[in-house]
Amino acid sequence: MRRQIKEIIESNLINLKDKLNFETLPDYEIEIPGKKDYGDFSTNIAMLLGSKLRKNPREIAKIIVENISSPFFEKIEIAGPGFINFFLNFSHILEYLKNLSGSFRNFLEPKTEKPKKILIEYVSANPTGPLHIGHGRGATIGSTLALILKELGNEVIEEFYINDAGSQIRNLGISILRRCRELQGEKVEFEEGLYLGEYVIDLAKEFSKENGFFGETEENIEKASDFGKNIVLGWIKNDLRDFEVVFDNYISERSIYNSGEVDRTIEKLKDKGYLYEKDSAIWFKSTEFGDDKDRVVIKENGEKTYFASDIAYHKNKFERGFDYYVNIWGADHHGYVKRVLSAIKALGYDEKKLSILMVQMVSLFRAGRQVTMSKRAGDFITLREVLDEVGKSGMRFMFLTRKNDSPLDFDIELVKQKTTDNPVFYVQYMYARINSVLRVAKEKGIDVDKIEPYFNRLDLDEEKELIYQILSFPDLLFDIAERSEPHLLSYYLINLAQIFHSYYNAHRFINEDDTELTISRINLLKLLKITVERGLYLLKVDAPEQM
RNA sequence: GCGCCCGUAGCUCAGUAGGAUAGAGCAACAGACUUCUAAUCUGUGGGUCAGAGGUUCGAAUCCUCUCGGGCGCGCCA
Repeated sequence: MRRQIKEIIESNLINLKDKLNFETLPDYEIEIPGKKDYGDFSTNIAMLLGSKLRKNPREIAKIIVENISSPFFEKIEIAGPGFINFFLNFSHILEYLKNLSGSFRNFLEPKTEKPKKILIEYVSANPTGPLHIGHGRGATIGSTLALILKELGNEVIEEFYINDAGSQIRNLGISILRRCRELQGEKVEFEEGLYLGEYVIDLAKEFSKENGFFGETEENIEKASDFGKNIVLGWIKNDLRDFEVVFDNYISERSIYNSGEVDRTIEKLKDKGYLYEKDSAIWFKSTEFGDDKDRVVIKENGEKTYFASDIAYHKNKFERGFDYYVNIWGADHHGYVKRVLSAIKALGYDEKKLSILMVQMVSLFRAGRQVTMSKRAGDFITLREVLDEVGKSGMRFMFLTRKNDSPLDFDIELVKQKTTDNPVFYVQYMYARINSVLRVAKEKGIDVDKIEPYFNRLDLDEEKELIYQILSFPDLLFDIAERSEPHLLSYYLINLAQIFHSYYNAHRFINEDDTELTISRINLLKLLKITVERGLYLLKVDAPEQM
């Protein structure tokens, strides 16, 4: 809808370029005003042009308005300091809707004019333990964003980076060996850095079935590490799959080492003069690119740091030639952003092509009381446990009712609740109700699937609002893609549900003494149903026909 | 100490690429089921947008400072 209005304005504005004497249009907005008196849509273009051209905005608005003619608008007004307010011609909108209804699904699946190749990397959890609830949030945001970008016609690759090369994996191996010895009756200690979670005992039981000696030799540690990693990775993939998150690629840090890419990357940085030696370690001059301090890439003992392989990984990404890269990281990694961007710049790539989304912490609650978690002590609630208890839909929806950079309190009892407190039910209930009305209509002999697209009898405020919201759906998808804010979709659906439930309570869809009205409303419901379906599909949340 | 994020109604939060009188839900109170699902709806009350300056036609939104909270500041990953 907004795009249509923009098109109308701009196609009419071309003629005015010389008259108003401007080169390029400012970044103006089309918005839905909060107040009915200000029309159905409104734009600030005249005020922006005004300050740019140092002319009275109202004069400019006047010239613009005089030059716009379109059957979409009943009237166009100039208000306040220079707002242009558009009042839609509702009968023309109904006509528009009628023409649209045959291809309505296509309308809800708009395609971008310039498809891009996008790489989106998310979750990327260490394969040293099961996923926890915070990973679920990242997984939801990433998968929803990826799906929306894909549906807009972009070529999207979803990727999971496996940190399987460093000391954490080694510590997992050691932890398994210790637990094995413990299972044999030996008394063992666990120093800092080892994994204490109960799942390690399960891993140890499995491991000891196939192996007999648990001395911490390099060979055994590697064996146990590999064994543990593979099983844990299996858990992770399994959890993600049940969460409807499927990656195109799993890229292992170790494979980047083995291919020699880490060494080649370090060589390249060295050739460019961005490395130096200090305290017998090799440092990268990230301060030259805006970082607070320089960072080590090769340790005193000759091992490469995690950062070194991460640079190589990002080089690898850029070499694959995407137009745009998205990383979704937990907020505890924010200190890492600058150094990665520094490295990308140092390698000669355009760091603006990479955007890093920070996802804030999730605190788990049960009926208002916080559930304490400590990863070190192995005392944490896994994604699997919560998923089994509350289900995929509730979790995914809840994760998207906050913007990604605000912390989220996740209350298990709330997500299980079947009331308005729980937004997913509110939205799903709308869907169930729509289906219920359509069912009853069929029972009463209305051939819902085949009725002609007739909307003429719609004129209530609720109906107008629903129509404008439905017609705004494509705008919403572009907004989400542009701003990387998938939570806007949940808010859209909640808002839609509000309008719908209110409408539902105040009016009847099926009016046996007024066929035309009934058909008009059933037609609207059909479009609404498809819209809600589409929204829930993009969120990967179930759309139940009955509740 | 430095860096990032946050501070909006009693509570949980939207709104932040500057826009017109700041919005929802919950909680509180008062109402609506012989009618398409009351898992819903209607109404009432509730605000110094943490505070102070600044930028301008206009600031919750941008800038500076102060206060409060979270997270990070390894040759861990």
